Amino acid sequence: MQAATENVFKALSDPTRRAIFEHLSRDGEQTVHALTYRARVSQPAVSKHLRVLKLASLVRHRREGRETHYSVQPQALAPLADWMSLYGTFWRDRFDQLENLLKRMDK
Amino acid sequence: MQAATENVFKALSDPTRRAIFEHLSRDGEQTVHALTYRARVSQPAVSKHLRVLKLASLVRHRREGRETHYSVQPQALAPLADWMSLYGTFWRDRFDQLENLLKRMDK
DNA sequence: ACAATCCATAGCCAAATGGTTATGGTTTGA
DNA sequence: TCAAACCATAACCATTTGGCTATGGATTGT
Repeated sequence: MQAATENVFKALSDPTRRAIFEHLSRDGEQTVHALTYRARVSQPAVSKHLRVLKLASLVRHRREGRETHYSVQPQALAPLADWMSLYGTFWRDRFDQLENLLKRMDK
Repeated sequence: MQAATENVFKALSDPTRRAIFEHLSRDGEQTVHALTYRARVSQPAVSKHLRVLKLASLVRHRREGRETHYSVQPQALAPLADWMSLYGTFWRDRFDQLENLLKRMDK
Protein backbone atom coordinates (compact mmCIF):
# COMPACT_ATOMS: atom_id res chain seq x y z
CA MET A 1 0.00 0.00 0.00
CA GLN A 2 2.38 2.67 1.17
CA ALA A 3 4.57 2.90 -1.90
CA ALA A 4 6.73 5.64 -0.42
CA THR A 5 7.69 3.56 2.61
CA GLU A 6 8.44 0.59 0.41
CA ASN A 7 10.67 2.64 -1.88
CA VAL A 8 12.60 4.22 0.96
CA PHE A 9 13.30 0.91 2.68
CA LYS A 10 14.33 -0.70 -0.58
CA ALA A 11 16.54 2.21 -1.55
CA LEU A 12 18.38 2.21 1.77
CA SER A 13 18.81 -1.54 1.97
CA ASP A 14 21.92 -1.45 -0.20
CA PRO A 15 25.20 -0.39 1.42
CA THR A 16 26.57 1.29 -1.70
CA ARG A 17 23.41 3.34 -1.97
CA ARG A 18 23.54 4.26 1.69
CA ALA A 19 27.17 5.31 1.23
CA ILE A 20 26.18 7.61 -1.61
CA PHE A 21 23.37 9.09 0.45
CA GLU A 22 25.67 9.53 3.43
CA HIS A 23 28.27 11.21 1.28
CA LEU A 24 25.73 13.61 -0.15
CA SER A 25 24.41 14.26 3.32
CA ARG A 26 27.81 15.07 4.79
CA ASP A 27 29.37 16.99 1.94
CA GLY A 28 26.37 18.50 0.20
CA GLU A 29 25.58 18.66 -3.47
CA GLN A 30 27.82 16.58 -5.71
CA THR A 31 28.20 15.79 -9.37
CA VAL A 32 27.99 12.21 -10.56
CA HIS A 33 31.64 12.46 -11.39
CA ALA A 34 32.58 13.37 -7.83
CA LEU A 35 30.37 10.65 -6.42
CA THR A 36 31.90 8.07 -8.72
CA TYR A 37 35.37 9.10 -7.63
CA ARG A 38 34.54 8.18 -4.03
CA ALA A 39 32.45 5.13 -4.72
CA ARG A 40 34.07 1.78 -5.33
CA VAL A 41 31.93 1.10 -8.33
CA SER A 42 31.74 2.30 -11.93
CA GLN A 43 30.01 5.45 -13.08
CA PRO A 44 27.05 3.58 -14.60
CA ALA A 45 26.57 1.78 -11.30
CA VAL A 46 26.49 5.12 -9.50
CA SER A 47 23.97 6.44 -12.00
CA LYS A 48 21.79 3.40 -11.41
CA HIS A 49 21.90 3.85 -7.66
CA LEU A 50 21.06 7.52 -7.99
CA ARG A 51 18.06 6.53 -10.04
CA VAL A 52 16.81 4.31 -7.24
CA LEU A 53 17.41 7.00 -4.63
CA LYS A 54 15.57 9.43 -6.86
CA LEU A 55 12.61 7.09 -7.12
CA ALA A 56 12.40 7.14 -3.35
CA SER A 57 12.67 10.94 -3.42
CA LEU A 58 15.76 10.65 -1.26
CA VAL A 59 17.73 12.82 -3.68
CA ARG A 60 16.99 15.39 -6.32
CA HIS A 61 19.10 16.53 -9.22
CA ARG A 62 19.84 19.70 -11.06
CA ARG A 63 21.45 19.75 -14.48
CA GLU A 64 24.05 22.33 -15.21
CA GLY A 65 25.56 21.98 -18.64
CA ARG A 66 26.95 18.52 -18.98
CA GLU A 67 27.06 17.89 -15.25
CA THR A 68 24.25 16.67 -13.04
CA HIS A 69 24.37 17.79 -9.44
CA TYR A 70 22.69 15.59 -6.86
CA SER A 71 21.69 16.53 -3.36
CA VAL A 72 19.79 14.86 -0.53
CA GLN A 73 16.16 15.46 0.18
CA PRO A 74 16.04 14.37 3.80
CA GLN A 75 12.31 14.95 4.19
CA ALA A 76 11.98 11.70 2.26
CA LEU A 77 13.05 9.92 5.43
CA ALA A 78 9.74 10.82 6.99
CA PRO A 79 8.03 7.53 6.01
CA LEU A 80 10.81 5.68 7.74
CA ALA A 81 10.37 7.76 10.85
CA ASP A 82 6.64 7.24 10.76
CA TRP A 83 7.10 3.53 10.43
CA MET A 84 9.43 3.47 13.41
CA SER A 85 7.07 5.49 15.51
CA LEU A 86 4.29 3.03 14.71
CA TYR A 87 6.05 -0.27 15.14
CA GLY A 88 9.02 0.37 17.33
CA THR A 89 7.71 0.54 20.86
CA PHE A 90 11.14 1.78 21.82
CA TRP A 91 10.59 4.86 19.74
CA ARG A 92 6.93 5.11 20.45
CA ASP A 93 7.87 5.58 24.07
CA ARG A 94 10.26 8.34 23.18
CA PHE A 95 7.70 10.12 21.06
CA ASP A 96 5.10 9.79 23.76
CA GLN A 97 7.50 11.39 26.16
CA LEU A 98 8.08 14.24 23.75
CA GLU A 99 4.37 14.70 23.25
CA ASN A 100 3.70 14.82 26.95
CA LEU A 101 6.50 17.26 27.36
CA LEU A 102 5.07 19.55 24.73
CA LYS A 103 1.60 19.35 26.22
CA ARG A 104 2.89 20.20 29.64
CA MET A 105 4.76 23.15 28.24
CA ASP A 106 1.63 24.49 26.64
CA LYS A 107 -0.03 24.98 29.98
CA MET B 1 31.50 -1.78 8.94
CA GLN B 2 28.41 -1.64 11.11
CA ALA B 3 27.07 -5.15 10.71
CA ALA B 4 24.06 -4.46 12.92
CA THR B 5 22.90 -1.54 10.81
CA GLU B 6 23.36 -3.55 7.65
CA ASN B 7 21.34 -6.45 9.02
CA VAL B 8 18.48 -4.27 10.21
CA PHE B 9 18.16 -2.44 6.90
CA LYS B 10 18.31 -5.68 4.96
CA ALA B 11 15.80 -7.39 7.23
CA LEU B 12 13.28 -4.58 6.92
CA SER B 13 13.66 -4.13 3.19
CA ASP B 14 11.22 -6.93 2.46
CA PRO B 15 7.49 -6.18 2.78
CA THR B 16 6.56 -9.67 3.96
CA ARG B 17 9.17 -9.43 6.68
CA ARG B 18 7.95 -5.99 7.69
CA ALA B 19 4.40 -7.34 7.84
CA ILE B 20 5.52 -10.08 10.19
CA PHE B 21 7.37 -7.62 12.36
CA GLU B 22 4.38 -5.28 12.38
CA HIS B 23 2.06 -8.09 13.33
CA LEU B 24 4.27 -9.14 16.19
CA SER B 25 4.56 -5.54 17.26
CA ARG B 26 0.83 -4.94 17.31
CA ASP B 27 -0.41 -8.24 18.70
CA GLY B 28 2.50 -9.39 20.80
CA GLU B 29 4.10 -12.80 20.98
CA GLN B 30 2.97 -15.28 18.34
CA THR B 31 3.66 -18.85 17.34
CA VAL B 32 4.94 -19.62 13.86
CA HIS B 33 1.62 -21.27 13.22
CA ALA B 34 -0.33 -18.10 14.04
CA LEU B 35 2.05 -15.98 11.97
CA THR B 36 1.68 -18.31 9.01
CA TYR B 37 -2.08 -18.11 9.25
CA ARG B 38 -1.97 -14.36 8.71
CA ALA B 39 0.86 -14.25 6.20
CA ARG B 40 0.19 -14.89 2.55
CA VAL B 41 3.09 -17.29 2.26
CA SER B 42 3.86 -20.84 3.31
CA GLN B 43 5.10 -21.86 6.74
CA PRO B 44 8.66 -22.50 5.54
CA ALA B 45 8.71 -19.03 4.04
CA VAL B 46 7.65 -17.58 7.36
CA SER B 47 10.34 -19.57 9.14
CA LYS B 48 12.94 -18.23 6.74
CA HIS B 49 11.83 -14.67 7.31
CA LEU B 50 11.90 -15.13 11.05
CA ARG B 51 15.44 -16.37 10.73
CA VAL B 52 16.44 -13.16 8.96
CA LEU B 53 14.67 -11.02 11.54
CA LYS B 54 16.40 -13.00 14.25
CA LEU B 55 19.77 -12.38 12.67
CA ALA B 56 19.06 -8.68 12.89
CA SER B 57 17.99 -9.16 16.52
CA LEU B 58 14.61 -7.71 15.61
CA VAL B 59 12.86 -10.70 17.15
CA ARG B 60 13.62 -13.36 19.71
CA HIS B 61 12.07 -16.75 20.20
CA ARG B 62 11.10 -18.99 23.03
CA ARG B 63 10.40 -22.67 22.55
CA GLU B 64 7.58 -24.23 24.44
CA GLY B 65 7.03 -27.84 23.59
CA ARG B 66 6.59 -28.19 19.90
CA GLU B 67 5.71 -24.54 19.42
CA THR B 68 8.08 -21.63 18.98
CA HIS B 69 6.87 -18.26 20.19
CA TYR B 70 8.32 -15.17 18.56
CA SER B 71 8.22 -11.62 19.84
CA VAL B 72 9.70 -8.31 18.79
CA GLN B 73 12.82 -6.86 20.25
CA PRO B 74 12.32 -3.19 19.38
CA GLN B 75 15.63 -2.06 20.84
CA ALA B 76 17.09 -3.56 17.69
CA LEU B 77 15.72 -0.57 15.83
CA ALA B 78 18.28 1.62 17.56
CA PRO B 79 20.87 1.33 14.74
CA LEU B 80 18.23 2.57 12.34
CA ALA B 81 17.44 5.51 14.59
CA ASP B 82 21.12 6.27 14.97
CA TRP B 83 21.59 6.20 11.24
CA MET B 84 18.71 8.58 10.73
CA SER B 85 19.98 10.98 13.32
CA LEU B 86 23.36 11.02 11.60
CA TYR B 87 22.36 11.35 7.98
CA GLY B 88 18.89 12.77 7.94
CA THR B 89 19.19 16.49 8.52
CA PHE B 90 15.44 16.50 8.87
CA TRP B 91 15.75 14.33 11.92
CA ARG B 92 18.89 15.93 13.16
CA ASP B 93 16.93 19.16 13.33
CA ARG B 94 14.14 17.49 15.27
CA PHE B 95 16.55 15.98 17.73
CA ASP B 96 18.33 19.27 18.13
CA GLN B 97 15.03 20.92 18.88
CA LEU B 98 14.26 18.31 21.47
CA GLU B 99 17.66 18.72 23.02
CA ASN B 100 17.27 22.46 23.23
CA LEU B 101 13.88 22.05 24.72
CA LEU B 102 15.21 19.76 27.40
CA LYS B 103 18.06 22.10 28.17
CA ARG B 104 15.77 25.07 28.50
CA MET B 105 13.53 23.11 30.82
CA ASP B 106 16.44 22.29 33.03
CA LYS B 107 16.99 25.92 33.85
C1' DA C 1 1.75 -46.85 20.67
C1' DC C 2 0.78 -44.08 17.06
C1' DA C 3 -1.24 -40.46 14.47
C1' DA C 4 -1.27 -35.71 14.16
C1' DT C 5 0.74 -31.13 14.98
C1' DC C 6 4.47 -27.75 14.98
C1' DC C 7 8.41 -26.12 12.97
C1' DA C 8 13.04 -26.01 10.74
C1' DT C 9 15.88 -27.42 7.02
C1' DA C 10 16.97 -29.00 2.37
C1' DG C 11 16.61 -28.62 -2.37
C1' DC C 12 14.81 -26.46 -6.18
C1' DC C 13 13.43 -22.53 -9.26
C1' DA C 14 12.18 -17.90 -11.25
C1' DA C 15 12.81 -13.25 -10.65
C1' DA C 16 15.21 -9.42 -8.87
C1' DT C 17 19.52 -7.22 -7.93
C1' DG C 18 23.98 -5.16 -8.42
C1' DG C 19 27.77 -5.18 -10.97
C1' DT C 20 30.25 -4.81 -15.52
C1' DT C 21 31.51 -3.01 -20.50
C1' DA C 22 29.83 -0.67 -24.61
C1' DT C 23 27.68 3.15 -26.56
C1' DG C 24 25.80 7.55 -27.66
C1' DG C 25 23.96 12.28 -26.74
C1' DT C 26 25.26 16.84 -24.88
C1' DT C 27 28.19 20.17 -23.58
C1' DT C 28 32.64 22.25 -23.01
C1' DG C 29 37.43 23.65 -24.02
C1' DA C 30 41.22 24.22 -27.08
C1' DT D 1 35.67 22.40 -35.50
C1' DC D 2 36.61 18.58 -33.02
C1' DA D 3 38.32 16.02 -29.20
C1' DA D 4 37.45 15.27 -24.56
C1' DA D 5 34.46 15.18 -20.53
C1' DC D 6 30.08 14.12 -18.29
C1' DC D 7 26.36 11.20 -17.73
C1' DA D 8 22.48 8.02 -18.86
C1' DT D 9 20.97 3.95 -21.05
C1' DA D 10 21.44 -0.65 -23.06
C1' DA D 11 22.86 -5.24 -22.96
C1' DC D 12 24.71 -8.70 -20.50
C1' DC D 13 26.11 -11.69 -16.47
C1' DA D 14 26.62 -13.83 -11.77
C1' DT D 15 24.67 -13.87 -7.40
C1' DT D 16 21.14 -13.18 -4.18
C1' DT D 17 16.53 -13.46 -2.88
C1' DG D 18 11.99 -15.04 -1.90
C1' DG D 19 8.93 -18.30 -2.93
C1' DC D 20 7.61 -23.30 -3.27
C1' DT D 21 7.33 -28.62 -2.09
C1' DA D 22 9.28 -32.40 0.38
C1' DT D 23 10.92 -34.16 4.47
C1' DG D 24 12.03 -35.27 9.10
C1' DG D 25 12.61 -34.48 14.15
C1' DA D 26 10.35 -33.45 18.27
C1' DT D 27 6.23 -33.08 20.99
C1' DT D 28 1.48 -33.81 22.03
C1' DG D 29 -3.16 -35.93 22.18
C1' DT D 30 -5.86 -40.11 21.86
